[in-house]
Amino acid sequence: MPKSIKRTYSHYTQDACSLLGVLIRSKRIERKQTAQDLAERTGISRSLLQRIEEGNPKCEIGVVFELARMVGIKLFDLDESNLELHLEVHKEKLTLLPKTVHRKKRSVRGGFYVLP
Amino acid sequence: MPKSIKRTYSHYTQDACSLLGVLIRSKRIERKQTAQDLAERTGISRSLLQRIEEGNPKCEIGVVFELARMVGIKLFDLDESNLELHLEVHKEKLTLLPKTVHRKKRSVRGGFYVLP
DNA sequence: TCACAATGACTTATATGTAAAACATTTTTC
DNA sequence: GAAAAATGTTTTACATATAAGTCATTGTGA
Repeated sequence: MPKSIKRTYSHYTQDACSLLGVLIRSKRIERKQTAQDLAERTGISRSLLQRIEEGNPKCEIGVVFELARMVGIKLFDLDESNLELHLEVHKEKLTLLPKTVHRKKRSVRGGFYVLP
Repeated sequence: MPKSIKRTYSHYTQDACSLLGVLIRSKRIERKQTAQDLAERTGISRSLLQRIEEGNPKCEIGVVFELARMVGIKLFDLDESNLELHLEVHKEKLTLLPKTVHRKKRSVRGGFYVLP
């Protein structure tokens, strides 16, 4: 049961969301495509597209990425096949890392271990 | 009132979400950081972190970006100040584009205008 | 091997993101 | 200028993402 959360976002995150939104809007306009039209083709409502173009961070990442793809924005600067390749490489890399991580003892202060 | 939506995501979007998830997990493990710990520091639940590391597209983009930042992943390959600069440039560019887009008449077939 | 911590895999209640609609405002085209 | 269309804005009901918890399983360090 979620307690009422007032999320705060770093400047970095806000800028990243805004950038994606602005890019989507620019691309859409360059393609002379209506908000209504892009929303329909993507399978979302016009109001959601609007929030995303405004850079609202409280939207599904999947929908945002789908929009980016619809207007021709390359995520991670990679096209489809290279993105898939990149993913496989990093999945491989992950298998070489330890499965779990154990908290190391923190620094000793005043002769006592200070728990995290 | 949202009708019950069964969203589908393109391969491209799914891969992009998975890649972000795998990158976050790799970075977290490399930093020898516990899922519990990263979640707490980011202000989210462990279960949400789990979904994100699995590449679930139905998560807030803001939270995903915040996690990326926490473990040191550069979004758009840009650090904080450059990201802000990039944003300003594209905002400027947007002001030079037309504010609204009007659907152009589609091709004429059979002597009649075919509405989109 | 053993003990324990970390993670995976659920469930549940609630906060909230979303679709839809209506209306106001702005922008473009003629 | 006028008309029409696109976008901005707000509201409402509902589908669902999330926090929190529990339990099972796995991995790690001693």
